Amino acid sequence: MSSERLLQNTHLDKSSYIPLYIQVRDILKELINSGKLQPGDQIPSENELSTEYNISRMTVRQASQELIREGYISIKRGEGTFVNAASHTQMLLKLEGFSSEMAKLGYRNHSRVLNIEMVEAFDSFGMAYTGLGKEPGEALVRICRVRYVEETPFAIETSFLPLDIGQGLLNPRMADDASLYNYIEKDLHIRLSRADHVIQPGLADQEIANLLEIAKGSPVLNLHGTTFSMNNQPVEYLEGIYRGDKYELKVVITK
Amino acid sequence: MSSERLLQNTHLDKSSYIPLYIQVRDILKELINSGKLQPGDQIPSENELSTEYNISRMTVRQASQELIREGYISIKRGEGTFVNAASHTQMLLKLEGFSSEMAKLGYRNHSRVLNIEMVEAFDSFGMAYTGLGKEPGEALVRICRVRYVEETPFAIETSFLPLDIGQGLLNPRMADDASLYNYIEKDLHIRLSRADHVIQPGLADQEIANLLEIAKGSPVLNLHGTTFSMNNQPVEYLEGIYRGDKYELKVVITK
DNA sequence: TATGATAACATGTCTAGACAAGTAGATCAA
DNA sequence: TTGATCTACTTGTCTAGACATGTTATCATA
Repeated sequence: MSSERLLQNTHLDKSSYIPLYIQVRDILKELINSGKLQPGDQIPSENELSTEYNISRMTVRQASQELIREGYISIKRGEGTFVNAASHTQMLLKLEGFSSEMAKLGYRNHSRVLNIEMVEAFDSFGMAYTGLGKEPGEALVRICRVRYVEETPFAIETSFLPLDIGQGLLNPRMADDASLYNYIEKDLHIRLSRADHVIQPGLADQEIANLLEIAKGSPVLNLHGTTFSMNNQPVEYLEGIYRGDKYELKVVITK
Repeated sequence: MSSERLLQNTHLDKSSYIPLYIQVRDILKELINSGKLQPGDQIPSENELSTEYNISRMTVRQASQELIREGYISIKRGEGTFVNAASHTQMLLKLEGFSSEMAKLGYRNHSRVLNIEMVEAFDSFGMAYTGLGKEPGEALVRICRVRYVEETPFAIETSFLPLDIGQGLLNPRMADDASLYNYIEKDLHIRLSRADHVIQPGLADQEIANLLEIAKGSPVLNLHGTTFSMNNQPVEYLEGIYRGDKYELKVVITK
């Protein structure tokens, strides 16, 4: 049982408000991210984990299902559960957000806020009003940012927020390197749950090309869609333009 | 309990080899696809379903989790489970495949096989060899198809198959409108499970532009990646080029 | 008329089992 | 040596509950 060594220094807090299956998921995720579990490695079996942590096997399975959805592991019935090969691919769409994602990969990244303002123009930003379920006449907060990795611009992101969520960012003005998702989750205590995004290929016009430091007419990915909170309230409408040469989109689909 | 009317004529076969949660999932999916459950409608609660079908609530929840993953429903804790708004968006990536997806939307679609042949050229198709886990020297079957919807070309798809899977398509030559996924699942009895795809924006060159009937330099989506069977064997390496003006990619992400 | 408690009902998490079925390795027989 | 069988171990499905917690509507109270 090499799992004993592997799992030492890990433990569950049964009195925590954090569900047990989330704790197990995060322990396994940490073992993978830290390299203690390498791609191809078999992770401890469901029985081993349920015995080790003194929890039900169904709870362990709940953790596994999460990790499958996130692409960390795959299961071979009758054989075991194995760590997937890490992907070099950037996931545009992780709800964890840009900063933590890039940091995990070891890249220094930062942002520049081009513009942050209150807007009240249904005609110009109809998609955002619709996406957030707001009526014409209501005010939104609009944030334009350029994302950099190691001094190279990667993306232009425009976020539209309902006034009650975004007004705290107007004064004082949101810092260049602040994380929007961190602000929403940590400061406002709104837990994010679901993002409903659409992606299309497109071409860079002159303004976009300048900001992203690419040639006019270069391929880009256009993304737009709404992010929802845990209780299904729309929290953000995002429009993103991503450099086609730097970004790719990885999707794992399970039937 | 309007659910009684809704669920009449539905039943589970407890002696079937098809798991109960799959049967429940498919009943609900059918109710949604047939329009008996409209977007925004509340579906019967977990307790109602478990009572109605005389199964455990956990089994009902397993069905719900599937439908959430597939984007059909969303759950509001304490409130209920609701049908999502249908998306007009084409999902590039559904494992069900192109034909059934388009048929569901009511479009007539067909394909044209440009080319189907055995290849043995690691140098030209290195990505495919790697994706399928094959060694140089092994033969693959390569299928080039153009996809049409209502006479408009939408996509060019090149599938690479291991010889044992693809050889049945060489002679007789695969029919223009045959479904590859149907062939693999129904004829070869290989159940597909997971697809690992990468998408990037690109530009159409002259050859692509001609086939897709668009201007050279128009934006396209390039996709490549491997599809795996239920027991994690690579089954297909797919390279697709999709018209940017017709296709968009919809992704629902759940944290 | 407001407000606050409460009840009914929804989903979220978790248990401690059960049996089924797929896989791999050991063992035994031809 | 080869092949079949057995066994131990894995994941898949399912049960019949339990208590926690979020939502809504109702109803009693100030």
